[in-house]
Amino acid sequence: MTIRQGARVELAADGLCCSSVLEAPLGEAEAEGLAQVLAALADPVRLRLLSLVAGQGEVCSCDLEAPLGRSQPTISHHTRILAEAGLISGEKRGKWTWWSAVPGRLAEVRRALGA
Amino acid sequence: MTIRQGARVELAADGLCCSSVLEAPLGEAEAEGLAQVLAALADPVRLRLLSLVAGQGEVCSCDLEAPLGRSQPTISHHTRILAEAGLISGEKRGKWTWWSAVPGRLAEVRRALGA
DNA sequence: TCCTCCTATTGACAATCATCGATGTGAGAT
DNA sequence: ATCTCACATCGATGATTGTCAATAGGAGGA
Repeated sequence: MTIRQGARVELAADGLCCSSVLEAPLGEAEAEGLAQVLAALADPVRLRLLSLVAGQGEVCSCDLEAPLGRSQPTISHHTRILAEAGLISGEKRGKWTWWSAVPGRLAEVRRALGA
Repeated sequence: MTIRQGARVELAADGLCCSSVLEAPLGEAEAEGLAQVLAALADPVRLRLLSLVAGQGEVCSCDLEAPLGRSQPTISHHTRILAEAGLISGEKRGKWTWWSAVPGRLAEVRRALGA
């Protein structure tokens, strides 16, 4: 994940487009895509990370180590996974990478989870 | 998971009660609980299993092997995980175990995932 | 230029997980 | 009692995952 200066990190986040879990039966491909996003959410550290980012608008990675109690490589690992799931996106400005929640992505997940 | 005859299988499903991911910051305990339920959902086979159960009202385990393309022990493994997450519940009648979606549980997850 | 700071990547390790074959269990049927 | 069927459990295995120390990359400042 090489981030150029000023470039938004918007990593391949598949649509989660049409059907939901309650519109049975869920297809294999749709299940695969939804499972991937849910796997990104299925970690307590990433849930709290997303919560922090969503609550503060913009957060740099260095401000996440202390509240989450994890090392810098681990934080980088988790931001990467959340970004790949389309849940957050990062912008590199100067030495810092600023992370923010992708608007509507969580709503997309909720919608895929049912009516 | 020993299921007695006629007894509903309702395995310890914590409340997911109050706060949501968007009400930052999410506490450690709440993140842990939510992550556990999301982990149960973060598998394509389990998503399709839940979809089948929700769509048909009541399904016995034997009717899941073919559409999901997994062995009987694997199906049993997945039903157990979904039941422990409070997403489905099983009732043993005769030789069969009938699974059905727990009403409102998925809505609880959606609510915990944001407004 | 060199130095410092922030972040991404690599490599390794322990833990967890999805899967299946083999076996155990318990209920109905003969 | 014995047989059969549906399901749970056990044991093993290959794959994935969360974590951190060490290292690399890249930007700003002196």
